[in-house]
Amino acid sequence: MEKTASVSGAQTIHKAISLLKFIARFSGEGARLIDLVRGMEIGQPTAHRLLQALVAEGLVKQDTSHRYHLGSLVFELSLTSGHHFNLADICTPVLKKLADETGDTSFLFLRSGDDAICLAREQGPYHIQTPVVPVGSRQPLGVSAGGLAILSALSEQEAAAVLKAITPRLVMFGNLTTDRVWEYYLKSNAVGYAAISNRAAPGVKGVGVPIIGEIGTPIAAVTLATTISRMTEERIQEIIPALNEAAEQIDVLLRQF
Amino acid sequence: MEKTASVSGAQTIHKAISLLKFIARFSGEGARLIDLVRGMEIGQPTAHRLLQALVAEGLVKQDTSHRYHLGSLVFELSLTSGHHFNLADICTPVLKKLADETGDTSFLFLRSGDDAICLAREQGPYHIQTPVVPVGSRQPLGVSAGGLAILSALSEQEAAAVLKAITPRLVMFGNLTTDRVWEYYLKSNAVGYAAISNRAAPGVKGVGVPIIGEIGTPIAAVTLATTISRMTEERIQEIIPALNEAAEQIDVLLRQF
DNA sequence: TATTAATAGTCCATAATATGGACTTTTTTA
DNA sequence: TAAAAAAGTCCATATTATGGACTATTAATA
Repeated sequence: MEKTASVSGAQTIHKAISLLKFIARFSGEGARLIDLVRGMEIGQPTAHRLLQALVAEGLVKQDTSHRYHLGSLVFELSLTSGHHFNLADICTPVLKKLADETGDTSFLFLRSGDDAICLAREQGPYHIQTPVVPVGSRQPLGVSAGGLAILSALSEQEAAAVLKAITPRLVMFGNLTTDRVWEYYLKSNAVGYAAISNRAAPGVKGVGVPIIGEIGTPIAAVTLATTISRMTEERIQEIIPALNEAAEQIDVLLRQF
Repeated sequence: MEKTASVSGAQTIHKAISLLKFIARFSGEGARLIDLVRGMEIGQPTAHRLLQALVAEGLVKQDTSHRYHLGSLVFELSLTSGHHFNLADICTPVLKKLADETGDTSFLFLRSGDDAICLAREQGPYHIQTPVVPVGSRQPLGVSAGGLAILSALSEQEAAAVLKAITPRLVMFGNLTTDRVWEYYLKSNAVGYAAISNRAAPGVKGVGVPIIGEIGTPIAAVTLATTISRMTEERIQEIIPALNEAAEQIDVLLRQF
């Protein structure tokens, strides 16, 4: 995970950005100084000084209980880049291929904190299509197959923090409960993919796999949806390789961009 | 603009992040090494070395013509932070107040590269409401009052680059032309706010002002919309102070988060 | 396409900066 | 309230970044 890259003559930058990436893994609770010092190869005074510098620049924010979070500058920088939009364009061929090969409707979900956003969608040639999630819509992680795939790629600690945060909104999705989502989380991790019946559209079932970014945290998910009767256990086993291949391709596209 | 902050003992980080912020201002074309060296107080070998370090980390990307752009790590980090979502929540009271005070429908737009996304919307007490842009929808910069406000806050060079990029999509918005949008751009800069009739909803007119972030580039816009007959020149002059106040409040909220 | 100008990339002795041991202060836990 | 843990600070020293001067590459011009 830790790249030994580090261009000669800029070790400080390597350390500072490693801190940034490590903080990103504590989404929600935030990271304490000691968490960072223990998790990385860095001295405590050095970490403290670099963090203060990052805070002064706005890349990192420190809350009242001394915990470190990503700062608003990260958000602001990402807005000028337009990556969000381009990602949908770039991934469309992959989604189209996936839909064509399986016959069903394919989706790309993007993580946004405790939520998953449907970024793109493509319909396949099968005579029943289930475009159940509109492009641009947002649901808590764990609700749809895409959100569940992303949630399942988080550590138990992180997933628990997400679940806690989204609990008040879960009731709006077919009376989902925290316990139920936790069951799905465990099952997804056991079988290696996320499968779930759509709460808003009865009779529809989705299957998804996460896309893991450079930091090591899940950043997106690819899913396929069709009717429950069509999405049998047997068929899931057939389409999982196609899903994994699509996820791999999108991962490559992401790194290039 | 250039903060002299710089925590003692981390000047390198200050320089590296200043580079990052400066690169963000060249969205589209990308920045050449010499652009950065001339625009900042930094030596050329130093800039080169720091940039290579940032590229190695993924925060910056260098294209085939040696130009520097923000890298995919910026995008990836922003996904784990969930700032996008929280922003809408945080700004709702400001939008509600604006709608209540003016009677009309208020909107918050967020920049996303060459596009503006409607992030939040609030209706006022007046008996005619014009909720013409749905939350979550996206249009090229320059099409709606929000997009035009953001576009108008860009330099002529940047705005021209954006216009070039969105040209193919403009026809979908009431046969808008590049020339027409450029006229609007110039007029908005002359009068200090963006006013435009909605192309998709005839009879509706919007007025907006941009929100400038820490980097110095526009990151969002607040707008008000109502019927053309109600949105007279005289009335625009009355509501501009309210819009500016709302923009200022949102700016403060953004910096806190 | 040859020539020139401009930009990008590299090297290394020196100057400047980051480092970490040891410390104090603050916060959390028992 | 006491004890433990974490956060924050200081400074002499070792490590790292710096910028002048260079070469290599790319773009502009004739």
